Amino acid sequence: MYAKVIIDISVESLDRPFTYHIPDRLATGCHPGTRVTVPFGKSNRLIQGYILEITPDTNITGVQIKDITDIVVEQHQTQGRLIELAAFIKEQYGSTMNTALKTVLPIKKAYKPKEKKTIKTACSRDVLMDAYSQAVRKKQVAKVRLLKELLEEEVLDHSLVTGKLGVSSATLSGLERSGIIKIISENYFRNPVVISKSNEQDIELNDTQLGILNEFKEDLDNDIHKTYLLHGITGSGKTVTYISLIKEVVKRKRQVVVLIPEIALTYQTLKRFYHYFGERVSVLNSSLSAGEKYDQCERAKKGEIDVIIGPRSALFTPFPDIGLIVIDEEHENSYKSESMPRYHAREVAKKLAGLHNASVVLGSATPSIESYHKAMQGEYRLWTMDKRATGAELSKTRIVDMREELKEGNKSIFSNALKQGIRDRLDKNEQVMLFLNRRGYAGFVSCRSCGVVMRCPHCDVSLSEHLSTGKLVCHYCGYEEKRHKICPKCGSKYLLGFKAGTEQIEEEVKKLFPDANTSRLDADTTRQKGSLEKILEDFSEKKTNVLIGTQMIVKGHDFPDVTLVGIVAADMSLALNDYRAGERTFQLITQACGRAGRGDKSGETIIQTYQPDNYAIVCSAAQDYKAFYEEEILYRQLAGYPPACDILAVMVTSPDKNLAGKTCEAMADYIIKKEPEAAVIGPGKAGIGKINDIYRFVFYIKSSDSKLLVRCKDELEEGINPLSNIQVFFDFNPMNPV
DNA sequence: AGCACGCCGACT
DNA sequence: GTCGGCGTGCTC
Repeated sequence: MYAKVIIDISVESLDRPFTYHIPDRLATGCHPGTRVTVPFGKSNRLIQGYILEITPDTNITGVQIKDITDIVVEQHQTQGRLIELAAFIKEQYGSTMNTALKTVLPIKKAYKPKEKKTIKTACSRDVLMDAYSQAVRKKQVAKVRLLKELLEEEVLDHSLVTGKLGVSSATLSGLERSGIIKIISENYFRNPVVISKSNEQDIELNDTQLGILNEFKEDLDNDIHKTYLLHGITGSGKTVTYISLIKEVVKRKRQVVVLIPEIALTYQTLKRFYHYFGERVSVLNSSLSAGEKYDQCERAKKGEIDVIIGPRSALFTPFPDIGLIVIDEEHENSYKSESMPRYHAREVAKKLAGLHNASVVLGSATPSIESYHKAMQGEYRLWTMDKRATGAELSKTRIVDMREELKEGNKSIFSNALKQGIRDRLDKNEQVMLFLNRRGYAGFVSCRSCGVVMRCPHCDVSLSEHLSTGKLVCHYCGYEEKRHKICPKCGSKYLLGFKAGTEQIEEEVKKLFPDANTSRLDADTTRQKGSLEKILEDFSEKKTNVLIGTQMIVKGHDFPDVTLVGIVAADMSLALNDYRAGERTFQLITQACGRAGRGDKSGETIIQTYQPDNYAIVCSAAQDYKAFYEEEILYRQLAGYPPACDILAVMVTSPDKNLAGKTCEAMADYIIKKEPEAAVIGPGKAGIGKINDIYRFVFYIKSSDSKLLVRCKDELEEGINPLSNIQVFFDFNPMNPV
């Protein structure tokens, strides 16, 4: 028997399996996922690796196949579970085991940066000069490079020396032996922010919340673990409920993973968790260095942490015994990975919970149609919280038909009602939020005279204007060019940057209300670190009174003095060519409504739209999720979209346009022949037909049986071995149309 | 990453 | 010639 062993996932060139022979004495202990020691390289140095796969024979020729030396006994099974999870991701979402392992396992590389190595001069300047001139004379180029650098700077970074200067470790140790330099490795400690736990105090729960807690406790006592969907309107106290559930699990000596969308991972949110769990809670976010992340994993393994909070990757915290996984704002798009493997945290969480025999709690004010559907089918237990915890009233909502406004001669982007509303709030010293539900990209540039749009020469997208640098930038490949003075096509001087929508709104507000203090929150104004916090702080301290923004302003933060929320163009997100357009619109409007009147003053929301009859708008204005769901699920069933059907997107990319197209076609045909049950759509050019000079073609397979789609994926992986300059990607239930 | 191998200039 | 250092390439 032979085993395919993955050696080390930290180095690109070793990122492939190596085949080893399994000696008889180890035959019973070797399984996929088992950690083993193997001899590696010419010197047969012993290193550790994971078994990916066991095969009865091997087609490796020309090289000697070595024996596995030994099996490494795991201190816990945690690693084994994570490897099983990686196998699930590989199978479900289509990736190599290597990439799946990379996403799942804590980065081994982080062992190194824990010891920060530096190179230091260990002799007098004269000796150093001598050594330098000697090296020059002897033409020892590597030494010269290093010593020259050391003459200027006494201490150098180890990674700089080995990386940029290209000095080998042999040279370094030679110099150390002769006493010229010293290699210092010092441990530096990494402390993530820890807020001390304040005095234990009981959470006060209302009746609904208590009911939920009691049911959960009963299930725990009976060792019943299921998936619960907590549908709670904004302000109904979802976080307190989570905390009470988490406490129960922690009491039973099991660990909890709390997933939160990255943008909602604010100090405010964390403080509430620290408050109850003190230093037994830890955070994982993108601002943490690889080393810090690694430290968190070590702490988790050792049992020093009960609760981890983080984005979707927090799922892979190596806890010994997970009892509960909470996914807050479960409808959020950010739970779907946008890079390979394109897994969905919700699905992976359910799998992980299964491996640990743990419960899952999904929470949202606007659950995803998929989850709510499962709840309706009885697959999830549905919990509903439809009252605000403070007893505050929901804000009043009002739909304004912009077509009527236009008929009455109002060409402004604001309806009369919204104008009056803003005037009124400014007079009362209250605050206003204006919301534009459009992705916050900076505007493109086009020629007024001939209409040509500045496009990226390498990608199938238009270039964005960066206000700070005055350059045109491609968001996909990073291509940059100077802003043109004249149109490259017709020579006209009238090149116009289309302003990001929020900018336009701000100008309009300033024009109409010179006394307003506005601030803008979008991708453009928050590019600098800390500027987001500053803008929010100014607003919260009432230094500004009109906040204009995109998605970003509808999440989190409570501003008690905001009594008016204006949704400037509610149907903007409906125009998207995507079956989720309605769902997204509903979610955004509902969340925006939730921002108004969170204090003791009552709030109002004005929804401006050209489609006042659209059910996504009507239902969100009425704050009626159930009605929206009923309507939306009918549409999904009729049109065959998730959750009624599952969709597998197969993308074929190649620098050779023709080849990519042909291969894509061939693959689609292959499926049509092999799986007549599956519905194939396409193939055709992808939504963005070219990125970085690589052409993209796509086709979709639709089926109500998700297993069939996995089978299609397997068949494509096996049946077609693409040429070297072709790559094939799979995306299961894509979130953004590809 | 780490290690061996082969090449090349310097020195006895 | 041989010694020591440097760059390259491979690892089942």
